[in-house]
Amino acid sequence: MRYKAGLETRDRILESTRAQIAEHGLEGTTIKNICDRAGVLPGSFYNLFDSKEQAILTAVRAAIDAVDPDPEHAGRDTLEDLVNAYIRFIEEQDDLARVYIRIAVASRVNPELRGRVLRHHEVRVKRFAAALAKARPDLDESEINERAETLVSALNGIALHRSIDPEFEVAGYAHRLLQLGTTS
Amino acid sequence: MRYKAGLETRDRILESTRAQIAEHGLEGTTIKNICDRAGVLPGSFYNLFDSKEQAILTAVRAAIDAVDPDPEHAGRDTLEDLVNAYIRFIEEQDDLARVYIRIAVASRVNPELRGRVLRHHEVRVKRFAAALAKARPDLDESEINERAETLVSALNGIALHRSIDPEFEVAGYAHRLLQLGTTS
DNA sequence: TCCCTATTTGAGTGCTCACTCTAATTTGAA
DNA sequence: TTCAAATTAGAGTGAGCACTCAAATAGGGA
Repeated sequence: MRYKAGLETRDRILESTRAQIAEHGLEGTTIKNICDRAGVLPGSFYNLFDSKEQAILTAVRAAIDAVDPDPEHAGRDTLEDLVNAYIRFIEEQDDLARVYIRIAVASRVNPELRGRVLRHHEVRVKRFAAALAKARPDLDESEINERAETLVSALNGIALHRSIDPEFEVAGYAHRLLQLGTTS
Repeated sequence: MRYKAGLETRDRILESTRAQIAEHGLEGTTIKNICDRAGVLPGSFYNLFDSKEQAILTAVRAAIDAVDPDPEHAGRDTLEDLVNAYIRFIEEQDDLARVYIRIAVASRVNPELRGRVLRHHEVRVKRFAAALAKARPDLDESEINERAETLVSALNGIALHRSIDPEFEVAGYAHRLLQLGTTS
């Protein structure tokens, strides 16, 4: 993969992989579907990827990374910033958001994936907890953590429903969940 | 299917189908896996079911029905009753709860399934809204509906996370979400 | 007990799966 | 312009898929 053509083909394959996972899940994604959508033959696919698994894991990593577009900002954003960033992810990166949900659901039976998902969740809850602690310094640590954990999981429920119903008004419902942090 | 043996085999196949969907998703479930776990050969499977799809849809229906164990009670239970019933479902009917989440995720690309899921969701939100309206007669209808919608989706987020992490303390987090209805 | 039918057996069918291989083509540095 | 390496083409491999079927077995009403 040193020529422009190879890089472009790689991009098309990854875009296609994302779409297939979003539509058919990790278990229902096939090389043939990936290749057909990418306009590529199996030989090209295996010239660029070692296996189907490798392509899927690459797409998986991209989806998890996309949830938090700016990890450097940790500690500097408000709870509302974090919620708004997630709303934007869900609404504007449709396929990646669906991949994100598919990963969560499928992770249970794949130890490596499961570890990655649980680690990601933990980091995310910490990030939310830090923002909440700034807004509500009166609350004790365990209260902060429980609220953050509830909020993160609940937001994922919003994302799950939106992945079924594109009319679902993500922003409104997500902002309602903010109460969970801000009210006493 | 008129003899006892046939009924027992059918039950074993459905239990196995549930387990396979919970573990591998609708797309990753195979006849071989179903049959192996049920201790049955393909011929027996096809003596009792027309197709893999039929067995899966039967398990799907059971999972959706199990979420609301007592639909006759509509209008007579409090919001807390409803939340507690869902907590019980998630904690005590592990496989069915995972099937329930798998259905939601997979429904997007299957029109029949999608219709069923969206209808189910609508009924469920109505049920929660009715309970909330009783507890908070001061709120107007659209406020009630939005709170119910948020609560139902958020609870599904709790179920989703619990399907990955069996240690997740469903009851505590679910009760926190009750605030969404009860606080002003 | 008989005998029709439900049930089970297990090999077999055609198809699709992930993946491989060789040969043809394209690329771009020298 | 040359040429080694990158890329693509596309047929092929063995395994596993959903599903079938004819024959063997087991069940229970008469």
